[in-house]
Amino acid sequence: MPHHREAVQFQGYLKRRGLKLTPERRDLFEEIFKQHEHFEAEELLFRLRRRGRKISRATIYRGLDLLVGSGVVGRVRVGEEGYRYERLHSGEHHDHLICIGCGRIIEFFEARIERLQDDVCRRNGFRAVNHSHQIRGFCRECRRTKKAAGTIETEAGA
Amino acid sequence: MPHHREAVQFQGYLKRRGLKLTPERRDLFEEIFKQHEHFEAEELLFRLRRRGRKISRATIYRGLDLLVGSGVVGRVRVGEEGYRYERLHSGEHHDHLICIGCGRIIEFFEARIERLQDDVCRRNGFRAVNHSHQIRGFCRECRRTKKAAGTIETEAGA
DNA sequence: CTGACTGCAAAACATTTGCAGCATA
DNA sequence: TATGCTGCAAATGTTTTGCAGTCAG
Repeated sequence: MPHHREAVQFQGYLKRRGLKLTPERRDLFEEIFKQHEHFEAEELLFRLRRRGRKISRATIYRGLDLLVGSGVVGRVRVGEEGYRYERLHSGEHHDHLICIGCGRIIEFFEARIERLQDDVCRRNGFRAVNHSHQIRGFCRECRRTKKAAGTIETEAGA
Repeated sequence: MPHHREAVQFQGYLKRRGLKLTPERRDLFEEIFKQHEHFEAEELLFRLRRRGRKISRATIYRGLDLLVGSGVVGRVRVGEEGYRYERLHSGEHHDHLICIGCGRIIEFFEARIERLQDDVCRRNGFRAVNHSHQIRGFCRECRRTKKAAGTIETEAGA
């Protein structure tokens, strides 16, 4: 059984609060940790159904809440609508480059930025709990393909 | 008439595309630039109605799109749901510290972070269009008030 | 056994859209 | 006068919830 660490973390989370590890939750966990780094709720429903697992949309959402609560999955607001979820490899943290051309998500980690964030918080008497740092633009691929890519979000864009 | 610069920018935007400056759009602009740095769509509806302006929800949303398009207002995804809007003081850019205790939003700008972001993009062959950088946690006030503040989003939180 | 879980369908939200009449440039 | 605009109400899309039956521990 791969992803042992995350499985244990999730199971512990459930057990500690008297919640149950049902087949549906197992399937959900498995599907997520099978390979997918980033995904959406609807996508999971689709994948699971295609694999012949029967599970309802409501159960997906309820299960995702637990996975997020347990810390093995993260919920990110990316772009314009809905949520996007991602596997969290215990303790690790990263931020995102999001391609508005093709939707690709590139992860990055820059320790110096993290350090400067701490400075900012300290200067403002702020105690950080978490942060999200997203840079939106065009990835290498999309820059090559669609040449005029840079001209889309103009007129005094942020 | 205050906020001349932004008003001109917005009017120019409308004129350039053959759109009209209606009383509703005037009211909307005025309400936003009256004082409010950060606000939500529903809030504007409420404020305008209270001031006796008649305007529909649909018109608020349509108007906000234009204000965002013209660059005088920014749309941010903050926290968990819906959008939040903010006035943009021409050309200026900033990021946010968001208090999860009281909802307060503190703006910050750290040139060194901006520079490091550019590095990250360069290393990834990415052309940035915009970015959002939010740090969530507890502001000075809330840290003083609710002592155990740090213990809320635990269990391997990001 | 019992409290938690599931699917379903309905509800809830925030935002968008079609349409018919209205008003700005 | 001709486009664009407005309000309304209905539509949308995503996430949540009530409920009655089911199941894990």
